[in-house]
Amino acid sequence: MVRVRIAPSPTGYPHIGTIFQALINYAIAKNAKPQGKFIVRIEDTDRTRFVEGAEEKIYEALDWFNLTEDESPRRRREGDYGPYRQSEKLEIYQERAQWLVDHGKAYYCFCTPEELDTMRKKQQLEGKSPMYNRTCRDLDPKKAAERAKKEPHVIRMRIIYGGAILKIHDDIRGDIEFKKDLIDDQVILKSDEFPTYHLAVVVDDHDMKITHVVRGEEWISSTPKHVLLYQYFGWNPPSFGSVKSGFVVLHTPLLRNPDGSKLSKRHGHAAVSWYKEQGFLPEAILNYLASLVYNYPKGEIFSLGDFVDSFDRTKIHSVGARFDLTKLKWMNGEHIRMMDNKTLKIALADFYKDDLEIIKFLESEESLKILDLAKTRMKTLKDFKNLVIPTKPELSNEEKNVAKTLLENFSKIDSWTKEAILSAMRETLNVHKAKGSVLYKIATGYESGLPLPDSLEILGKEKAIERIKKSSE
RNA sequence: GGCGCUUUCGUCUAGUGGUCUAGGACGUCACCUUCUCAAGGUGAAUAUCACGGGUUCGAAUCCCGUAAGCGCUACCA
Repeated sequence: MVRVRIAPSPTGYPHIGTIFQALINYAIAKNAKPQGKFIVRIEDTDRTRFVEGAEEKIYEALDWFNLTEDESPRRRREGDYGPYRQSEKLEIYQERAQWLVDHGKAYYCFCTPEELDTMRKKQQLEGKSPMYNRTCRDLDPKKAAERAKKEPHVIRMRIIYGGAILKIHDDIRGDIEFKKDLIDDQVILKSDEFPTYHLAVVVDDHDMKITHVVRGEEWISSTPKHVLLYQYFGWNPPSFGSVKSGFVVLHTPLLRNPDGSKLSKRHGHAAVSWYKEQGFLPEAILNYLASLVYNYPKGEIFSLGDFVDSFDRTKIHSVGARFDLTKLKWMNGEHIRMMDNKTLKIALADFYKDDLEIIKFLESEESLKILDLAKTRMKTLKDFKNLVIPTKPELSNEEKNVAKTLLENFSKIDSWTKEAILSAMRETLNVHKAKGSVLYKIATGYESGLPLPDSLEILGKEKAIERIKKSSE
């Protein structure tokens, strides 16, 4: 059975890149026959960057996008492969690291951060690749073990030569070759006895029976270390079911800023919460993210279900796409138009839950009819407010005269229908040789908006006249 | 600097040797519709397929170089 995972770190707010990874992994799991498992593992091994509450925020984000996981710290079941929080299985990592030391695949290192720092600076000055200079690699094992009992130390993996080239197979990039003598003796257990990513990812993927390693492109360079660790432990690496190829991974492209750099905080669009605040729909965001990584054959607009059904992991793009908010907005508008009014109403009520004016409006009977008019004019939920809540305009004397005429014509109407309202509007415009936008300014405070005949009919004659009187004072 | 990945309209892409004088989507512009603004419809402009060499009767597509962008180069993930 297919088992895939995302492994976010609780180091801050949920990142849109995490959702991007979740979407791809989710699609791989759910597209498989039989359906696979989508797992969330919490990588909280960096205590200096740990943020209280960040883990819950990750779940909230996944739920908002409807990318609900099958296994995770919060939904453990009997027979699962936990713990799913790395801080809860420290002893296991320590044992495994010790095993590597005992079998000569890893060693204690007593070099201090300062020593390492000066070493690296020197290497850079000499134009060499900064790599650990292996001072502690050949210490006497027994003596080193004694020292380790009382001195602060780390454990490093020993890169063992033999075959100069290490080859991995990336499912979308093909074979990638690395020269072994350029692989660093990586720290696998830190001095605080927490594992680094490299040890933890290999141990966990193995323990959790992960079948497909799918992760961001930034991990390509460290994949050889992971291959070696699998070999050292004598484990079969995840291989997409094809045993003969050895370690097979799939590195997805990175999301980019509009200038081409890795999507970052600086552009402000990295946080999931930002999209929510701006009134984007989760299904539209997923649609957009999916379109960056996969070419949906039947058009631009599709649902999560459509995507999952048609998804083909071998057709994942290899190019890191720039985030285009304009296109996302267009898609969001398309998704708003596809929603039925009741669903849209629920989404709006949630988005404006702290805005009493809008909530009151949504509770009114006429709001459903208004939604039909508003739908084609919204790109985001945020656009809704200005469409339905008028503001007081600053009218010129000329415009005040138009308002006066409009009022007179409106008050003459006996049967308040949109046809009657429209002809009163036309007459007013005729008298003053004015453009339609003036009437919108008078009635709503904005030069454009929902069709006046329709919205004023729904409003009712009394309220409509009252509103126009107010704005032309 | 070293290693790796990537490279088709402004952006996202289709394209796996002839059907490509390169198709679609967003954006832009024009027109239609029209009480405003949208939505919708129709149409237009925008790519010497990063560059330079090969291979071939024929290359966006295969090969080799170069360049640029990005990633990694931590006791962060």
